[in-house]
Parts: sequence; C-alpha cells; structure tokens
Amino acid sequence: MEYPFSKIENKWQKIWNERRIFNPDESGPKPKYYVLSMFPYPSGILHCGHVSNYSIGDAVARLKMMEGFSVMQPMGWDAFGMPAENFAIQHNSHPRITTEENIAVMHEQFDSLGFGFDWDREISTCRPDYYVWGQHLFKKLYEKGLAYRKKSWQNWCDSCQTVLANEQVENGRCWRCHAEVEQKEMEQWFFRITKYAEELLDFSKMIDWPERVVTMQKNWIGKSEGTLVRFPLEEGEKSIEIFTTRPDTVYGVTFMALPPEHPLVQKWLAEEPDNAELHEFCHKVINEDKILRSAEDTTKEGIFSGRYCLNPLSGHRVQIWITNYVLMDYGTGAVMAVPAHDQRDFEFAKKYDIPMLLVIQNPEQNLSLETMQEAYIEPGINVNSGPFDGMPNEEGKEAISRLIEEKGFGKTTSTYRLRDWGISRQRYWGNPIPVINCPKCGVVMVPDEDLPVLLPDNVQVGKTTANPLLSVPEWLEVKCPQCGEDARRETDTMDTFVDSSWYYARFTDPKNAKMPFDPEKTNYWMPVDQYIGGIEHACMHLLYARFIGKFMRDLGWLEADEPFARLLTQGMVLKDGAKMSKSKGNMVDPGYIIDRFGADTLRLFLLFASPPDKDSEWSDDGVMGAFRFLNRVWRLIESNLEPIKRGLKLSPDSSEISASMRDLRFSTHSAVKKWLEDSLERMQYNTAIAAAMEHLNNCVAVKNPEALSEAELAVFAQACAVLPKMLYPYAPHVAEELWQMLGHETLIHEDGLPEYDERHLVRELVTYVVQINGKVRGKLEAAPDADQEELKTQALEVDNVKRSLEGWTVKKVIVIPGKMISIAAGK
RNA sequence: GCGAAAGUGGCGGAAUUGGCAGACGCGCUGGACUUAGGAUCCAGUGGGAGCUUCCCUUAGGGGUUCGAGUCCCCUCUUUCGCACCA
Repeated sequence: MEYPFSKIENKWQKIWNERRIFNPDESGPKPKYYVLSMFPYPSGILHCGHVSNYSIGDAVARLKMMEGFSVMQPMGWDAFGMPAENFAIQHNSHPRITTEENIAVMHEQFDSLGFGFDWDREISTCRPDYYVWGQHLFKKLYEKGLAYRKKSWQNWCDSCQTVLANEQVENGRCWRCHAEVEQKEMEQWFFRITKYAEELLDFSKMIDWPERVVTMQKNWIGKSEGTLVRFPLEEGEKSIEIFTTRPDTVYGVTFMALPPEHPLVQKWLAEEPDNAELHEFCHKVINEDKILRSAEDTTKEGIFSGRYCLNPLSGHRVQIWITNYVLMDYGTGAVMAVPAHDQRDFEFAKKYDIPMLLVIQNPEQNLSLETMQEAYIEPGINVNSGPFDGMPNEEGKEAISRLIEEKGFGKTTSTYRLRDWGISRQRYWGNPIPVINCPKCGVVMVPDEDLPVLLPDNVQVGKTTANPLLSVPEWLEVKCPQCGEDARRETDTMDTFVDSSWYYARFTDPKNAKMPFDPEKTNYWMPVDQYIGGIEHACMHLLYARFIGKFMRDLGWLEADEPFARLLTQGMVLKDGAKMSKSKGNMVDPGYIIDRFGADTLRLFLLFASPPDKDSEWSDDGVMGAFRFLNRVWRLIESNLEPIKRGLKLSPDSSEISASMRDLRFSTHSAVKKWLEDSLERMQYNTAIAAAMEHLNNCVAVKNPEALSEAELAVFAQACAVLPKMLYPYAPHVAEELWQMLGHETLIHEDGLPEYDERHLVRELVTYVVQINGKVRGKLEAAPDADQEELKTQALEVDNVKRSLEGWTVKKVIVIPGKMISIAAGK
C-alpha cells in the first residue's frame, strides 16, 4: 500500500496558506531570517534544477522556522530579457502575453511542490510597478556620476542590425545569419562599478561565502599595483599614458605597443587617410575574433607607426608600434615594451628587429643581449638605469616610482581588471533607459513625474531584427522636457542584470508605490541571511548586486554593507553525467514524478542524492528509494498508532528496560543530535536524511510493541515520534500529517526543533579496537572511561592479540579513550 | 600556461579533529509471504585466498606516524575559473 500522498499534500498546502505561516511582517517578537533563492526566468517549464534549488531554500526556511525565527522567503520572476523575447517570436505572440502565461504556469507548479514562499511579495521585473524603480535607480546613478555614456567597440551584425555578445560571434560571423561581424564604435550606457572596485575586494562582511566564489571575484576584479607613466610624444603636446607593474624596467623601454583601438591611433588614422598599409592593418586587427585575438598562441603582429615618444627618465627615443597583443580594455590601453625583461615584448622585438636594452643584470650569471634566448624576468641588479645602477631591482621599483612621481611624469597607483558595466541592450523586452536625446540639449533625464517610461505594447517582435522600439513613432518621438523641441527617446533597454541587482531589497517592501522600498522595512529584513543560487553567477550577478547594494547604502536607502551575508552555491542535477537539457533529450519532468510519487518524494530524493553544493545524479531508482522510505515511516507510525500514542504519555527514563530498548533510546538521541548538526551547522542535508533513515531502521526492528513493558513502550513511542520532525524540512507534507496523527494540535514548526538528552548518549560499554602496528587484531568491551593501564593489560590478554604477538616484543601501547588500544610491536 | 577543487565498491555517496574505510540509499544474490506488486519482510553483498583466520584495497608512487581516504612530496586524470592583465 502506498501512503495517500496526493491527498496529504493538497491538505497541508491549504492549511499552511490559510494559517499564513509563510507571510511574516516586521511586527512579531521573533528574530527575522531572510532566505532568498535566486529568482528564475519564467520559462514556463519547471525542471529538476529548479526543484533541487528551491528544495534547498525551503529546507533552510523550515529549519529556521523550527528554530524560532520569523522567516521570509519571497519569490519572483526575472522576466525581462532575450529568452522571453525569443520565446514570444517562436510562439508568434507577444512577450508580455507569453511571459505572464509562463509565470502563471510556473507559479502553480511551485505551489504543487509545497514551497513556503510568501506570495504576497511576488514581483516580476517586467511589470511597471517594479521596473519604474529600476528607472529611478538609473537616474540616481546618473545624478551621482555613476551612469554615463561613452563610445565603445561592439560586435555589430549589419544584416541583423544588432550588437552581438562575444559568444554569439562564430569565426567572425553572426551566429544567426552568418553575415560577417564588424567592429563598430557605438554610444553605450555604462555603470561605474569600478568606483567600488576597492570596496568590492573587502569580503569581511560575508560570514560564510564559499572560498571558491571569493577567489573568483578577487580574480575578476584583478587588482594590480604599479605606476602610471606618461611618455611625451616627440612631436606635439600629447603623451602616451601607460600603466606598469615593473617601474624598475622603465629605463629599458625601447618601444611602445598600442592597440589599433587606442584614441591616438584612431587620430593618426584620420590624419593619414592615404596610409593604406596602416588602415588595412588596423582594420584587420580590430575585426579579428575577440576570443581568438586574446588567445595565447595567436601570433604577435604589429606595424611601426612612424612616430616616436620620449622616455621621460632616460630621454631615449622610443618607437611607437601598433600591435594585436595589447588590450584596449585593460589599464590605460597602452604598454611600455621592455623586450629584455618581458617575454611577449621580447618575441615581438625579435620578430621586428627592434632594439633591446638590458636594465636588470642576473647576479649569478652575466647576461648579454646577443646570447639571450628569452626575456630575463627574475630579480637582479639594475644596470643602464642612470642613478639607479647597482640597486637591487626590488628596491628599484620603489625608488624609480618615487622619482617618476616627484618629477611629475606619473604616479603610483592601482588598476583593476574589472571594467565598467555596459548596460545598454538594443532589445525590446527590457527596462527602457529613462532618457530623452535632444538635438539641442543632449542627454536629458525623463522627469520623475513622467516615470515610468512604459514599454509600449504595440510592437511586432520578430518582424525585424533591429530594435522594435524604433518602429513605434508615437513612443519614440517626444518633446524635450528642457527646451520643448522635438526629441527622441533612448531606445536602448537595460541589461537584465540591472533588474536582479536590487530585487532582494524590493522583496522587503514589494508593493510600495511611493518609493523603491521603505528603509524601515528594508533595514528590518536586510541583509539576506542565506542566499542560494548557481555558481555560474559568481562574478557577474553577485558582483553587480553587491555593487548596487553599496550604491543604495550610500544613497541612504539601506544600511547593510553587503546584501548577502551567507551564500550557498548549489550543484546541478545531472543525468548520465551530463547537464539535463532539451538538446540532449535527457530531461526529466518533475510534474510526472509529483503525480506518481508526490512532491515530498521528489524533494527528498533531490536532497538525499548529494550535498547541496555538489552536483547530483538523477536516478529513477533513487526516487523509488525515497518513496519507499516515506512509505516505511508512514507504515511504522500508522500501524502502531495506538501503542505510540499511549507510550508518549509514559516516562522513558526508567532503567528497567532491555538492552535492545536501551539501544533504541540511544539511537533516538544520537540520531537527533547528528540530524541537528548536519541540518543546521553543516547544511549537509543528505547525511541528515541518512540519519533519519538509519533511525527508522532501528525503530522498525522492534517487532512487537504490544509486548513491551511500560517503560519500554515509552522508549519506542519517543523513538517513532522524532521521525516527523526529522522529515519536516525535507518532506514537509507527510511530516505534518504524521505529526497530526500522533495527536498534536500544533504545526510542527510551532513545536520547535527535535531535542536530545546528553544523558542518553552515554553508553555503559563501548567496543575498543585493538590494533597491532595499525592492523585490527581484536576487540574488547569496556567502559568508555575505563582505566588506561587496565585497558592495556586487557588488550594484551585478548586471544587473537596474544597469538599475533608471539615472537614479537611490545614496544609501546597507546590508548585512545573510548575508541582503541594501539600496540606498537617489533621483532 | 596560471589558479582552484576533486579522484573512495557495480552506482549515488559517508567517514566532521589523523583513530574499526565503505554509514545511508540504489542495484545485485538467496530466502519468506502472497489478494502477484514499481509491494512487504528476513539474510547477504569491496576484492582475493588454504574462509572461526589471513592478505589486498580510498587514481598511481614515495614519505611522516603506534596509526593516513584525511598530513607532506612527486606523477597521472577529471572538472571549473582565468587566460598575452603590461
């Protein structure tokens, strides 16, 4: 017989909703706990990854409810973005319609799983009551100089009239129409995340972030300390600014390396329209595949610009080269090349026969330029370096940097790999940037009273690949708020990462129509105590959210320095070792599993399959195992209901019980102890569930409860009675039902965590293992606190130990209290 | 190439502080029961042998230790991240 999961699950979902146990406010006496799982894109199809992810969040939430917290676990929809736009195109519909339909479907699926979301707080990023505040935030960023427009190079597909991401470019061609992709300089909106780079490197406010994610963010931000140096051009007023981490080699600079995108190069190109060679080279490099161009084994290429600059320290003439191996995005977008001491520069100089200059000598073995096969990058002594000759180069770094600063040639500084966040998207389905471009006034912000800039509905997606917003004149054409003349709206929409960079705060006050959120409410709930999501968001989303969080703090909107105190990065659900995906055809439909075995079984299986932060392997048989387990618990309690209820009224503490019942009592208390540790401290739900399974096996071993003495019956009853609580965070419906069957009027979380008694964890006798030279040779029973000398003697008396020691001399005997006796013996 | 993590039965995984390797689940083998089930219950299940005993076993090799899956060194493999970062 299968337990009636379907009836039970409906029943408890209804009760939880009626009693509003998932809808906390700020007024209660309990301490708050904010659990947030990353909100999904509403694809319309629930997959096992969702179930796994949100089962973890729900386990956290329910455990914290049992622990006595007022738990808030909100849910919403990351509803803007290209997938939603493409979905609508495929279904020949409008993204607003398909998105709302998908949300309705997924909402229902979440409900059928019994997740404890506070649906009163539901938000959807594509609804104006949410995105109006994103526009508001944009204006605040603009006011503070943190949103700005600049030209930047983009992959442009002329036939699709759209910008492409690096991964949408395949061998220099558009992934869609296969037209050649060109590089185009375009005006784009950016958020100045780099202003917070230094603070984003401070992870001290994060209690429990995985080391992996912290390392990834540190690498992503990529701070490096060095010196900014200006090399004046030989002709004209200008200079080339470079950043170097090796100021000790400045005297060794023999050429400058600039990328073709560099503004100076662009200027020279304009000045020399007839220099075909130069134009051709620059055009070629700029349009090289960005991924290929930055690959390690790409051949270094360059062209001499015919111009020189001057080394500010030595006064030497320095050739200026245009190359393919310098990145415009990093540092100042220009490199001082020291071929003798940098391998890349060395290779380049060899290839193009550029002079080299040795400025660091190897103290071990004299180097000479004629014989060097590679750049010398080890420490050494400065030579050919004017006043710094003879100085160890590590000292030289500091001394030369100081001189540069004193003479006004540059300064000591840090640069970051982190780049400003480009948020412009030439797409329809996103939050409109609240800007009007006026031919007279330039960039004008849409006044507050005109917000939100509503996304017009009357567009036809898919009819043109260009931004559909261009095809809505009544939306596009407006009067300038400043001068009243004809102007046009900004047609770029915002990156969806903008929507998700502040949603955690909106959840604390999701219906506020007057402001993004009321600081009083937000400060009550923030920071998020436990954030849960995929590792793939380690750098982008999590960094953007931290940045906007800090910005909102600086605006005075909230107090928390960091939005997410704890982070758990959950693993993926794999099938046959591979990620489940439509293209591989290895998807499992959670809906089918719920219908056939129930939500509790599905949730339990996914949590039991592996620790939450590790990938797990889907297994149909594993689902059956989870289902069998729940049925066994059900049968144990249902078939012994009367004796258990009777036993619960009796005292289990009498010593007049059999040894096997003492073992069962021990099992109860030790299982609860392990369960509490694994559930709350270690967040290792698979072993917490294993502890419950093991304890169930011990309970089931009691064959005839009717024959037990009163004290024994009490032990048995208590043993069975902890099971519903141990199930609750992982299989909540069946847990509540069993709890009610046992006669309780409360809901489980109201009654609190299961408890154990240390007194029942003390055993009179334990098994000591006797080892000889690390090999188990015997066992003996003794009290856990038995006298050590006594134990040594006993150990040597064990038959098998005696036999094994024949012809050997005992050299040392070590007693590990309560565990083992280790004998070291030799011939 | 650099950085990080990992490698344990037929499978998913456990071993938290250096202390009986393989908890728990799946699968498999044998048995019981039978209203014949995707049921339940009992026993067994790392490999090997001369089977109450012994040997081998945590990717491979070495080391430290009374004792190593765990610590150290080398090698291999896998996964992830970064990748001409000046």
